[in-house]
Amino acid sequence: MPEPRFRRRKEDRPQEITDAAMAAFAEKGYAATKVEDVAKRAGVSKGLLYLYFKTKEELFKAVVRSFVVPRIDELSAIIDAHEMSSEAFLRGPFLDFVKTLPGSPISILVRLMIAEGPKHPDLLEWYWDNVVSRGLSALTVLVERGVENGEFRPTVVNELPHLFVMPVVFSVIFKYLFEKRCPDTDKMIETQMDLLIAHMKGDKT
Amino acid sequence: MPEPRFRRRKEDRPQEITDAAMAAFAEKGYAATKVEDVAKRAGVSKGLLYLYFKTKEELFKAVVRSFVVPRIDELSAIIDAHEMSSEAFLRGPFLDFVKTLPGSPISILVRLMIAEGPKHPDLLEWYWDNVVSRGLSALTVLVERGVENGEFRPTVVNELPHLFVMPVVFSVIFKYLFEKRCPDTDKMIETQMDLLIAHMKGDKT
DNA sequence: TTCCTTACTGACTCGTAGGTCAGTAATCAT
DNA sequence: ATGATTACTGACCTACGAGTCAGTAAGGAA
Repeated sequence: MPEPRFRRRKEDRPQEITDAAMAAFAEKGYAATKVEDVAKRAGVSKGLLYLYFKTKEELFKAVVRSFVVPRIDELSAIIDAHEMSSEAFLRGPFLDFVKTLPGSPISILVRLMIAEGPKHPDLLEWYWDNVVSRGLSALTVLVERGVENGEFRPTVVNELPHLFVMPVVFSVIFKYLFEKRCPDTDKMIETQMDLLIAHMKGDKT
Repeated sequence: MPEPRFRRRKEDRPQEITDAAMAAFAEKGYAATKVEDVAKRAGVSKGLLYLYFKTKEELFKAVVRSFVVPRIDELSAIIDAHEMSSEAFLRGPFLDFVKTLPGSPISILVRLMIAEGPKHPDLLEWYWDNVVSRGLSALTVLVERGVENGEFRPTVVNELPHLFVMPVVFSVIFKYLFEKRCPDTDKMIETQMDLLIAHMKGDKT
């Protein structure tokens, strides 16, 4: 009795395909990646891929969602669990989380979003609502709580939580383009945090 | 005697074509732009375009170079001309120059470099040598001169001039992706400059 | 064992876009 | 004028990759 030529595994296929697609997109970018190659990587025929994902674009969107959601959940959990002062939280768990990003698959996603985002407005919309907006709000709350505590002064940073994320985005891009000449991203992220906290506390640094 | 169907204008064609290509790339991105459309925009046949640029990739590289070089020259001129303290220069001409970037065609180029850069390593090399490296060096010199003057303390910023450019790159990306929800980029750039100078001077802010 | 459902295959179509080239006409030299 | 040069045209070629579908075989039910 011969090995069957394939197994039917309806449950696992989508995940396997999005994983393969992620790897392919990471290497070549969206446009240069052939659907057939994704299928090959996933150990599946092109036809099957099209059974689970109507178009290449749908596949791309699914990839983004499937990689972002877990990280969001992770961050939410950290935020919900903490009972610290704002400064301690920013310098501790938040900094730790953020420092992992430039080396993680998330950085690939950021690149893909920059390269392909504007061609998929509904995806951008989703990304804004579920990632960016929520992240910025969380930061704002954190800073405001710090002000109420008397830890921080009210400053322009209250309206510009972007300043906390800036170095992450910058690092991702820089590392991607100039891998070899990239400065120590951890140091950059930490320094920026020092600057911001010193500013909010009105300290000399 | 009828109008001639075309004029021979060998000198002007390359510039006209790169301008057209820039506009097209800005709208659709590199991959989605058809060479024929670029030719149409430039008022020229596809065949002629291929006479001046061997491949689509060569065209892309030419576009990048033709748009970056003038801005480099501009910045060099500003730097050479000044006779100010480091702080005055950073807060004055440098800040002014940098604030123009997020709204200029340069921002399109940054996006293109991120999206397409790694597929053209020699272009990236050129970009590093002629833009990034030179810019960072200029900033380092400026900061070091400030330290020698006694304007600034020596700090970690000496080795991380990147912190000055961070908000520009971030603004460009953010504005591109989330146009509508983008915060005031000028304010972000100015705030970052305030943070850095306060830090280097050891002031309270 | 037999039959039915459906997860899966792979050869096919077809539009598209990068690149070519034989020919045409603008310009210049004589 | 006349011919030589070459900037320029546009129809053509070809590769390639997204998406389709008729058929195949795995796995469960009876």
